Amino acid sequence: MGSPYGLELVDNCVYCKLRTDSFFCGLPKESLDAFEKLKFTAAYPAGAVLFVEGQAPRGIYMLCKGRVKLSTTSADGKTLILKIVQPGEVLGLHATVSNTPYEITAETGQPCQLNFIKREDFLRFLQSHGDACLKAAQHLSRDCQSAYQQIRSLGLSHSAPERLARLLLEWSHGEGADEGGTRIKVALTHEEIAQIIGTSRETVTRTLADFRKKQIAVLKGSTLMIRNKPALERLVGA
Amino acid sequence: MGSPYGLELVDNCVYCKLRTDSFFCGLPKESLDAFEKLKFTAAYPAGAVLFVEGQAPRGIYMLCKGRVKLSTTSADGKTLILKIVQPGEVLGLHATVSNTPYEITAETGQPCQLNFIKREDFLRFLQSHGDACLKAAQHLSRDCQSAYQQIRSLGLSHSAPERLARLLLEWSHGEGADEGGTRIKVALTHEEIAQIIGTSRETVTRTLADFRKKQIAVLKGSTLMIRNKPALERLVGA
DNA sequence: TAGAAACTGTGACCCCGGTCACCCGGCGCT
DNA sequence: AGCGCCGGGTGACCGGGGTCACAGTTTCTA
Repeated sequence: MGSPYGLELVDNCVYCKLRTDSFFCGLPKESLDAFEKLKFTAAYPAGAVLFVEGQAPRGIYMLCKGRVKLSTTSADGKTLILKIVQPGEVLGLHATVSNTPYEITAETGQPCQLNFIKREDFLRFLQSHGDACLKAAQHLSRDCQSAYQQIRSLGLSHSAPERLARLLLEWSHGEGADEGGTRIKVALTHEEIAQIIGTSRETVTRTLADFRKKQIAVLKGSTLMIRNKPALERLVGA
Repeated sequence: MGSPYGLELVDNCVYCKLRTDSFFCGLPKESLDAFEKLKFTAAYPAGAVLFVEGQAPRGIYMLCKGRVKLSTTSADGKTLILKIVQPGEVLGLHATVSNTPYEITAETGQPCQLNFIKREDFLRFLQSHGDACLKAAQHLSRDCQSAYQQIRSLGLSHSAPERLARLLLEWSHGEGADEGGTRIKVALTHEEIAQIIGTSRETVTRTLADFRKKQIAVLKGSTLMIRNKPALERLVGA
């Protein structure tokens, strides 16, 4: 196989180190072996589209390496980003489980490795492995939660600075701070940030400039530096 | 038991007519009998609060009769309604499955009958009944879908008339039309409609007045009359 | 390494809709 | 009857932020 798109492939789920903290975490070896037999591993370049909203579900994708962008687009071309998916998560689960069209679009943001499992295979797998089915339910409930989060953010925090502040805080979650603040890597353009919080690119630029002026946070290149977390928390009204 | 709060109680799930088209639809009798043993049936008056966001999950509620309002509230008192739940649906599933706090608040909108199942009992039930677990996953995936719907509506349709139009269309789904339009019962105040589409009460009033003037739709009392569906569809840009 | 393409930064304009203020009509109370 | 309360209807105001336009900068690509 080599290293397509500059990726080192992981080729066995049983020994994958993600196993400890992700979807199949804690599954008995037996279930994992069954899973292993069904999967198709593939590598994708940056910018590849895995599925598009409206398509009939083909199956699930499990992300091993890279980042995937989940988004939805309106008839007039506006795009909203729902989530940036991290390795260990599963894509297309709801559509596959309920056999309804994918309602979101998944696009790789960088070279990625994914395992694909066909719909029928996956459903059969869930039916015969109760423990995996429970995991799937848990995964779905986490998806629901993050969706509800976003609904709160879009529906209740009407001002753009507030929503941006909320996003920055979310990113800073679980990151260590040194003197001078929290340093975070974000590989997103202003445009994409705008699409996450439902505003325009210009507003993101302006608001970030404002945050910089007020010494709250500085985004330079792909490094975000949070200098005054309490100020952010005050902005979101918590 | 009699008829508390003016309700005729349904007391056996096996013979409940909801069975054909809701959560436990198609479950084998055996699973249903097991379910039957775990449930606690209770009746609630209008305005009762079943659970509040932030509480640790106690278990799931399955709605037999009545309507339940799911909402979330921000620190500064603004409320957003996520969903009006119909009989046959299950409440509190994600919190219970993933053992995280309820992230929404559930309040009865009218006298209701619900079956409650304790968290541990329910989880054990799912573990031993793979078919029910799959149903639960399907239910969760439907919740996700409706959440994504709402995200689209809040994040992509920036104008209030557009969001209102989308809501009316959603309500008219699957309702029969006679000459003169589709007639729908809605037991919501303008205030509540505003909280669903994330706008202010005044804007709802004004927009409805506008729809009336343009012969698009008329809301009088609790009866909504949709006169010009294509116009609504044009408004949402479909 | 030039040129293109994508991204960032900023000013000007202006419209949507949030907010406040007030009135009206219906309904339950005492 | 009189009163309070809730829901609906409407005018006036004004500020946030969407949109357009363009300049400057960084990053791909040939």
